[in-house]
Amino acid sequence: MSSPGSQPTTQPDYLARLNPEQRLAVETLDGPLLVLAGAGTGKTSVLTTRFAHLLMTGRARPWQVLAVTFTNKAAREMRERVATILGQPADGLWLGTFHALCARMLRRHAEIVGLKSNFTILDTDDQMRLLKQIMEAAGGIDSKRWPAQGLMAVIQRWKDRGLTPARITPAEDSDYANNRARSLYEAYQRRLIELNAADFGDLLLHVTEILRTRADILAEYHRSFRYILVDEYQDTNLVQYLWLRLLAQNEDPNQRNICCVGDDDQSIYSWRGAEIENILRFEKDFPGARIVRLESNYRSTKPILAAAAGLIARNAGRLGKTLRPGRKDAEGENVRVVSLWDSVEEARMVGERIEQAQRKGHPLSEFAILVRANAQTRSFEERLITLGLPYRVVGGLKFYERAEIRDAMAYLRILHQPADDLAFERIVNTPKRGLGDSGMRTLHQAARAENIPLALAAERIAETDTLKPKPRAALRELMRGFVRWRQVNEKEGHVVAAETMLDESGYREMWKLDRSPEAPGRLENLRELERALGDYQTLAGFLDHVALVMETDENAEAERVQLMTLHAAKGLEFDTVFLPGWEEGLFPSQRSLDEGGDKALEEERRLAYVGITRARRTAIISHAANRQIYGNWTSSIPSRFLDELPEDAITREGQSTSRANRMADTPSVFLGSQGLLARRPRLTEVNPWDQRERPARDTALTKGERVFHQKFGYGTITDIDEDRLDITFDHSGPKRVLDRFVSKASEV
DNA sequence: CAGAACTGGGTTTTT
DNA sequence: CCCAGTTCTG
Repeated sequence: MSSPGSQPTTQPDYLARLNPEQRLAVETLDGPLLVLAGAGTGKTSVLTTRFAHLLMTGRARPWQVLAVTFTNKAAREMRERVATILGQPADGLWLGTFHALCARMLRRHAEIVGLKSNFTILDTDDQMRLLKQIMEAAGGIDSKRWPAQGLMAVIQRWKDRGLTPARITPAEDSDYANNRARSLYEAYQRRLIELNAADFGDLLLHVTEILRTRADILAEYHRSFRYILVDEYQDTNLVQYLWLRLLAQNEDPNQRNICCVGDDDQSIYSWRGAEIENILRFEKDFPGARIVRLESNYRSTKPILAAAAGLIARNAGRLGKTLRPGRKDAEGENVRVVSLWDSVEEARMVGERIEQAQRKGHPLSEFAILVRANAQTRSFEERLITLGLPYRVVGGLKFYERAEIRDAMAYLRILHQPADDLAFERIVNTPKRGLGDSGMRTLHQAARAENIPLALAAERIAETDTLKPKPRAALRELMRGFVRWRQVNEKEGHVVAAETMLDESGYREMWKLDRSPEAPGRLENLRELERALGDYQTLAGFLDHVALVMETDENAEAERVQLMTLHAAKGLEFDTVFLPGWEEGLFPSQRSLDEGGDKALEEERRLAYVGITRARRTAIISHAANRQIYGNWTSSIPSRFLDELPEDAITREGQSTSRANRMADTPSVFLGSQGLLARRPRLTEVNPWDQRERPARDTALTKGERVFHQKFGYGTITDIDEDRLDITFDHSGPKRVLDRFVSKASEV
């Protein structure tokens, strides 16, 4: 960057780093623009450079740009990179996820929809509990036949489409519970307002409704936002689209500067309400729109790009885009397609290749195993454990989803917003205070009779003799506690208040007294929460962070094999990518096909495309002839996607060598590539190998014996059930493991 | 009010 | 087969 005061005579170097198509995407500033950015074509770079360019050229002041992403990660990256280009912190920007930006807007205008500015953002747990209450109160609904989960899905779909209860005509009612979905939705929304709460969908729904009905407020935002940037446009749902369009339809036609970046070939979230039509329709929605295609791929080798291109070409209704190899060293090995006997072999093959490559010096973090469904990760985990290769499963239970964290959060929420009934219900009897069903019923009745929050009703009841002495005393103690903790919050801040509250409420004590092996970890998590609390100026800021950001990056950069779903892999890249389980029924997923037909098949194909294009140098696709599903061995046929890969970009391999060695004189399952292509289920008859033998141990293990496990370390056997061992590990607590993964401690 | 036995359901999940 | 959520029992 040039020194202050001097005018750069040549182009700034942030532009010089771009190729011509990228520059076009950055420098086309006026009017609607769609940037079709294929995988690995420098999308993020274009987006952030464009942002910086708007500021550097004086087209917009920082607060006049609205930049929207789907993930917090993307938002953070953009913020950091903009700051780097500008050479100063990128503060005060309207840059964030749809949800975060909407939350910010809604806090400004909350009263219009009947909320207060300090409304609570509910997590999915709370939503479900609330909805169950509503359904129970409504009565006459068989919860077996009509689970709350189903209604939640209906409501979410409506919210995804920007439909408030008032906008749903009786004819549009879902057939859920005999056309009662609409009225239940209405009751649910009413209750949310009473609770001064909003669920995720509400953040967009409420704001969109405000923008639709309040021309004055919309005009304010029009004056404010001169440029709009949208990332991952192919993943927007209808309400997000409406929100964007409202904000982009400036009365001044020369101020309709919306730039959407996306890739129709990577649209994989239709089941969450994303509408690929939004991106396909862009030119119609925004007249005069220009389209720029980014087609130079700097990530992958030629064969990988060819395989991906051949596959995705089978989809109809694409905007059309061809990835060109952009790197100078784009030559590379063909994509491997490996056929294996069963899922155990498949895991072994993957493990062996990783081990070999690691010995040649490749870091483990450059290997990813991308699966269709989470359940598939297990066999790979087991294999990696036996090999002693460290791995990371992306997308497990998140920090803020753990019970103790949710409990602590509930305490904090009440501290901040006493009317939060859901939080109150969660902790009123945690730790146990002797308030069971009957006590809660009394509380609810009192609250309903006077139309006041539970916490307030509790305060009053605790001073009367309605309840039995024990629960009454406990409740009084708790309610007086909250009064006290609020004072601490005022005087000494939220960090001290939280600490005091967790101690005095007996919550921390509850886990200290808990003898289960998880308890110490939970206490540790509570301490971690307190630490995180200190990173925020206010309690409100912290609560918003948890509700909207919900992430922890524990050892993300560690030296480990990465295991995750194809969905979770979007936006990432690795040197070597394993794509196991390419079998009919699994991938493409049968369930998906049953529900969505041809459209769903195309989405599965896009998922495959996303998977392949994650690889920089090596992609290894595999399928197994036999797989354990819910405990039984089932035979599978190769995925149709395998037949769709262009032959000259792939190399097929038969069974793994390990099996061939062991079964040297048994006939091959697949008759070369011919057998593969014939796609016949030929494995239904009984076969002699089905009795899979267990590797025998020299001496049997006994109860009470000390053992060693590759991942969990040393421990003591507490119970034995066939090949299952219950072991209490010294460091990781009790676990159930397979006997073949442990050895006697004396043998190590 | 809390553990034990039972039942059913089991893709993907950026916020 | 493995879990979570529900119902049953002391």
